[in-house]
Amino acid sequence: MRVADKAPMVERILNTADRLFYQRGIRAVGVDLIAAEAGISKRSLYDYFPSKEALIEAYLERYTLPLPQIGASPAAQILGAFDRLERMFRQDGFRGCPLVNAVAELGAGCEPVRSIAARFKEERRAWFRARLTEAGLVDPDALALQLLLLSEGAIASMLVSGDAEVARGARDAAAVLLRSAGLDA
Amino acid sequence: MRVADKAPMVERILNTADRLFYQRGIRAVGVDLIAAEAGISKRSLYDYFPSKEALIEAYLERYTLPLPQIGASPAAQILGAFDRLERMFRQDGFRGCPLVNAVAELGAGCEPVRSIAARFKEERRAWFRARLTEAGLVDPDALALQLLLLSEGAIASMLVSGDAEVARGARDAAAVLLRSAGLDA
DNA sequence: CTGCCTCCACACCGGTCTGTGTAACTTTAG
DNA sequence: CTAAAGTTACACAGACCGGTGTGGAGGCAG
Repeated sequence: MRVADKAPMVERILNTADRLFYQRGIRAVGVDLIAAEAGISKRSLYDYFPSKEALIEAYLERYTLPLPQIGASPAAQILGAFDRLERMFRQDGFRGCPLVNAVAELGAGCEPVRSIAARFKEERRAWFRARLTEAGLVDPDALALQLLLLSEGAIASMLVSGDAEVARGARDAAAVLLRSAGLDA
Repeated sequence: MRVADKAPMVERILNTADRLFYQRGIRAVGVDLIAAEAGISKRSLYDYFPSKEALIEAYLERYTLPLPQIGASPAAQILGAFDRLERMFRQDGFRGCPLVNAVAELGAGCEPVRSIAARFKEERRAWFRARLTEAGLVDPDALALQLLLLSEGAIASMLVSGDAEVARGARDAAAVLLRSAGLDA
């Protein structure tokens, strides 16, 4: 197999790992199972990833992709992000944020994972900040953090309670904070 | 050993399990290690807890204790809860909420754990609601949820970023929401 | 001292884990 | 066709898992 053919196989392995890791937890899923579900032998899987840890990190890295941009007012984009959250909540198999879950599960002593998750959350916060700057806010830092806290809180609450309505609560709170900062949707 | 002497030993086991489970993750800690660190044999540990799962549930159950009441205005009590959060964040070894972490780690198919965590969060939300009712709010439900989301978000963000300042951000957001509902500290 | 009861150290069970070694099979290239 | 390369199934190593069984050490009552 040529190198050019490796990428799709890597993708297939990562799709399988994603599904299993996210649904059952990272430590609960063995390499044998991932290989079997991906339709390759364990021996071949270790040709693509040198260790389970490398596979875990690749699985988490995939989530650090930028959010889509919708052509609307900044405040509407922000509230739209909470609507998107609610749609995610209502999808079957939602089980919280994979990155937060990984940090929670792997615990102390797994610094690479924490670092990937921190980078991801910083990106999300920067997205809020960029929207607020677009809207003309001169000091968007504090508000961007607060919006991030609302979405993180909604994700954690949804994971525990299973009630997708929490997204609506987060959206309403975000609207109050935005209005209090002088922004209207 | 008489039955009356059992309680302290159970407490010691739970203290040990708490430290290890919370710091390293539940699946990462074996029963052997808990017994050794608690200073008893594994055989004796199984006299106090019939299985590891029972130990896990007892470990989580301990967190469902009521919050302390401080004699201050309701709004001040609520903001004080966020100050308390910040003090928790600054303690060594803070690793997020044990109940959320357990749900994140054990994943689907571990309903008892999810149920304990949901009960805990509902208690927290009820605490906020009670303070808001004290303050004269006629419909405290939505705001109580939003305050809970802020604290949950702060906990998750602290776990990932390690920056205790997020508690301040949550507190500030809570103050804005309270003021917007007509309450002042 | 004797009998009893509790607890411990230790070994063990079957199972699972990550990771590797190997030999047979299939595919591809020349 | 032949040779090389890639992939497979399979077994294995070494470690750990949850849980149990056992023999013996220690305290205590009579």
